[in-house]
Amino acid sequence: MSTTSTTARTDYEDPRITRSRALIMDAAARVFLERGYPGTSVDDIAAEAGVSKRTVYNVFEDKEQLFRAILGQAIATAERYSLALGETAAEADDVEAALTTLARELAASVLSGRVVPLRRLLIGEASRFPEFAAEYYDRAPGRVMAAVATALRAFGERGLLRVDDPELAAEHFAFLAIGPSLDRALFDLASDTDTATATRAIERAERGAAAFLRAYAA
Amino acid sequence: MSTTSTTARTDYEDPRITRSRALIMDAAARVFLERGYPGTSVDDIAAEAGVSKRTVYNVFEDKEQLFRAILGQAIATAERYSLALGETAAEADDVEAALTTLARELAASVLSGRVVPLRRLLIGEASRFPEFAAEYYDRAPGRVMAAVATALRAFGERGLLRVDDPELAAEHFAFLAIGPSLDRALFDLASDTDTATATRAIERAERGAAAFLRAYAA
DNA sequence: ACATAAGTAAACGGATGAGTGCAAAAGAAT
DNA sequence: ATTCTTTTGCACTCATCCGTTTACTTATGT
Repeated sequence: MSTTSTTARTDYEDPRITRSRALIMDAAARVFLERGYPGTSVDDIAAEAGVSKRTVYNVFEDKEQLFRAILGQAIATAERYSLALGETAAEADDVEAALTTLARELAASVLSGRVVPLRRLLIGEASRFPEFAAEYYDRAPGRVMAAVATALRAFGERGLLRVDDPELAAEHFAFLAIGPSLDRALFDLASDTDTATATRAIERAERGAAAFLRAYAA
Repeated sequence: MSTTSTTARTDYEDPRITRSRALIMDAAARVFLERGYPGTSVDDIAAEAGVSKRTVYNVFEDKEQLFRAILGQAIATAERYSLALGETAAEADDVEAALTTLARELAASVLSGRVVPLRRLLIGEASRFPEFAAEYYDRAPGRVMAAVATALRAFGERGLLRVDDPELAAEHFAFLAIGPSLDRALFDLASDTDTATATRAIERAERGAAAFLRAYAA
């Protein structure tokens, strides 16, 4: 399994393998996210990566392991983005400004990038790979929700909002801000690259934040 | 294309074909909704329907036409359910009771039945059949949203709520009521048959309606 | 009862896809 | 320069799947 050499250098890898893996994962992410697991052939991936099919099987066990690697990577990336969100919000004094900004950031980060295609893929493949769907939900939206709940609890304790149940309040905030935009985006492929959709989403996020502030005003 | 007989009876169909079509569509709906379009073989459908594969091709042009028929039927059903929702709400005098009931009904109808599996299928196959995803969105959630908006506008005009933008308010209401539950359900197959999930969803719907009432109180 | 239409089972053709084997070419490390 | 590893291209096996054909049986309507 590990590299066999004259001296045991466990952390070494031939740069060609490293390069191949990067090319393949990049291509596989694109193709899988667009066409799903059964809709994508290994030949497709190899062609997209500009690599021979044999090389794909040289780097990855089989198609399923490659798919799992892609999902794991995508989920890890989504988790990193999620953890960065909402960490700084809690210390502000101006609740309205803080939550409006947070709502805008939420909308921008969720409605751009690969979040929506990833959600489409996980949802569509949920029956084949239920573990990944569950893991994603815990580690990406779950983390966002937890961070928002923490911020809202802090505002509540400082008397700036009336928050009985921070977890529920966080859900209300998040879905007021991006629920409609996200739901529509899941069904509308064209929106992925449409910038007008993104600006409309940000506007809706602001108005959602305003509604939240009315509902949770101290 | 039409039935050729001694006399031109255009509306006649052999009862065996009617029966076969019903069996096949029933089976195809089950299998497609669970395994998706490329994940389902015509042999699977024939076996599930208890019918020979040849009969499938006797009733339907090919796999894609069968799939389109299933989606069309499912969307039409969803549309009927959607139209029935929120029609009676607007005339009530007790806004709080009316909206709480509406939220409960929304949660119950969306989180039970085949709505969630249908959404999963349409989202997962959106790249292959974008027209159906768009059509569904207009004709099912879109109709619900329009009905809710109408009801909210009526409440607003009677001074029972403060509603500037009925469409936006309807989105806020709907996503406060069922956004979190629906989003989670898309990723969690087990929830489809879990009754505890449904009761929790109804509770969340009630609390979402309460938040909406705070945000939109007159 | 009899002709017509539909259903069944099984096999088939053609295509595609997953995964392997192999010989030759190209790159990396010493 | 040489040795080891990876990549490549291609052919190949095996399975699956779509859609059709064939030969036969069963149901329907008059």
